[in-house]
Amino acid sequence: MVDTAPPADAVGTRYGARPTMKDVAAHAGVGLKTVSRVVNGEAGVAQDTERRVREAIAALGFRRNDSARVLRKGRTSSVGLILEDLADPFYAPLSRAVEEVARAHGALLINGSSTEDPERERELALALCARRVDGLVIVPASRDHRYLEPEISAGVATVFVDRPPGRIAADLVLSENREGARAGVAHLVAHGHRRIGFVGDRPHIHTAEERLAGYRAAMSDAGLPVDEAWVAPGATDPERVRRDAGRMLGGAEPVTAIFAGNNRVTVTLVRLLAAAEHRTALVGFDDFELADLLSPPVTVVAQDPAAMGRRAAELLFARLAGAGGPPRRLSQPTRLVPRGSGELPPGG
Amino acid sequence: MVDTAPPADAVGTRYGARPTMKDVAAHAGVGLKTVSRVVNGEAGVAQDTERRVREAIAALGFRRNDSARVLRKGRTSSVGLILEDLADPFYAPLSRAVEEVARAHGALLINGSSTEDPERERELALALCARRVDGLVIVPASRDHRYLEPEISAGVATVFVDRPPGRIAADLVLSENREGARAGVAHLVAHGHRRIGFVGDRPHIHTAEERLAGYRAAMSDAGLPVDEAWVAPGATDPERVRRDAGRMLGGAEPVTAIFAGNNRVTVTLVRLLAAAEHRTALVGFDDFELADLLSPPVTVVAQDPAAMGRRAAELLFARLAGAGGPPRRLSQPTRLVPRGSGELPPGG
DNA sequence: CGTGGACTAGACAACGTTGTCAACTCTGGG
DNA sequence: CCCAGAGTTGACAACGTTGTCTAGTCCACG
Repeated sequence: MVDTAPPADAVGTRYGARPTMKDVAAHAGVGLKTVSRVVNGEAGVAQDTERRVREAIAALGFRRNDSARVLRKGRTSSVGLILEDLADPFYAPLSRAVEEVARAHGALLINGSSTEDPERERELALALCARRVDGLVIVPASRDHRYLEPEISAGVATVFVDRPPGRIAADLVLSENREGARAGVAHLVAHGHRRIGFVGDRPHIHTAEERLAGYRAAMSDAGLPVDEAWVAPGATDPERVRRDAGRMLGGAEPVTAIFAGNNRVTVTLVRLLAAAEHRTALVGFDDFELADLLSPPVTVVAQDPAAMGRRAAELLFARLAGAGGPPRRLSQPTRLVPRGSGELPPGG
Repeated sequence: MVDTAPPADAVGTRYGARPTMKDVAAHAGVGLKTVSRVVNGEAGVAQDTERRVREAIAALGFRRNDSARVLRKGRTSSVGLILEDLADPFYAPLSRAVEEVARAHGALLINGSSTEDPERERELALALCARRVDGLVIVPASRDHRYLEPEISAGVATVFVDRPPGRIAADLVLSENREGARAGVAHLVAHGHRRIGFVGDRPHIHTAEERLAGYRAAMSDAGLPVDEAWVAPGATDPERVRRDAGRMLGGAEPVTAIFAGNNRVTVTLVRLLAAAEHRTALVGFDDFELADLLSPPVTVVAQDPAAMGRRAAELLFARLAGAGGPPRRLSQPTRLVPRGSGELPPGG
């Protein structure tokens, strides 16, 4: 069979050798700049010349080397995204939204996961800057972003999402964490609960701190005391959540409802409560797939990660397009989604 | 407040101007090449000289321009990943695994979502090649990858995952789709089902085709006839799944069990069956979070997307390290996870 | 037939880095 | 006092592209 044989022409395409514009020019019998013009669709090339150049390009399998182009032009048409974990169901849509906006602006997206490690965030950010990304979208793991100062003043547009930057001023897109948590806890109060627990993320994380503040605000709004035994601002690993929640649910005056500070905590609590004797009310921060199919369906305070990613990316490209002015701070509302678990009465 | 003022030193760091090695050299009073040596940790620089260079680097906020470096060296230390949708819970861990392997090899990951559009896959792949990524990991949307021939022969290592490439030979990592589906359907047969439906993805997708073949094989193994009314190799959009499954479940001889061809179909069926009168057995291809918390908990044939990503990336870096030989084809086993829905008896 | 303008084309420098190579400064041994 | 050799250092070209500038060709018009 003839057509399964390797292509026999291979005019100058030895393995590993990439044809350059110079090669194309030689093959087509024209000057280097003419090839450049054809490749970039610039005007001023005669039809016949253009045809010859295109044939040479096809024959050699030429593809423009964007590294050289970038070096010459100064812009890479790529942006970087650094977040905690690309595989986290909360961040995946955010990443996807940034990608879509980038694509609409003709840019590629390079992303990296910081795994909540400040040093890794820094390494990634600087590596991306060395690649000369035009801009950065960052979900911070670090508490100090002064390392970005030279980059920002060199013109790298930078937008922070989900958590504020540390020790520098920059554009920012946040969820209304405090208000969301407050509404979620108020919802439990409205359904008759007076002893409400809070299980959240490590307190040095901004969102966790805000949500805890929202919890306290709602309790205070309702004139309810907070027993510190009801508050577990610990880690989110399942073991610890089980232990902390178990403590709240035992004892003489157990909580009748729990507010979960993020989706991982919520899921762990769903498992725990499903196995428990009493029906404890539950409201979780963050929506998650299938929440409506659990029994009882889980009431949540939903964020909109795709909208956050989209707005952050739009802010970024606005800056790249030359938008000036002081750092902007956008706030993305949350939405209470009652599904059942948050409407259980006390003493179920 | 003094410390909110912009940094006043700005030695040569005008906004938008990036210091180069030349600037650092001038600032430190040394030659250009000496700066290069320090930046790259090469030997042969006197301690005192090195100190002066490092001070200049810090003072100017210099960061090496990797575009220029790439142009000179030919390798970018970055790899590309193209998949259908980064936010899909099946692909997110795959992407994450590729990232981890890339990181271990000092490479950055650039990813793009093809959204199942062949033309977009092609655009993305070529854009990545123009950036001169060292290698590509691709979950194909296209059926014809001959467009990659010049790239591959120019030395871009290429590995396909989840689905085979079209019309070219290349390294490949697949799940055992056929065997997995066969085992899942056999599991239903072993629990007494004789009329089993299949709802799967569009048949031009390789995995969908294989899973359907596995379904037919299992039925044939058991000596069971397949009524074509039980087979719905349609789209995966919820409307169509509901319609097709509804048809199988109505009529004179309704199916007593359904095998779902992927996670999106499974979730739609869970919703449908939860609202139905009879309890229909269900086994789904692909695991998903919270499957164990539904009622009944969902029995699945689990793939291991992280392992697939890891193995694909390892194959890629092995090629980049010089591994020769013909294209390799790796197979990743699936695992049947009985949880309840697949063990329901017929006629529930 | 001369001239101006439109159109086409290519020579050349520059982008910021790294590899090559030559040159310089010491040191110590003969 | 000379020289070999080690230890430093920098000049220069090259990577592949694009911006600038000059020059040639052709046609219409006076």
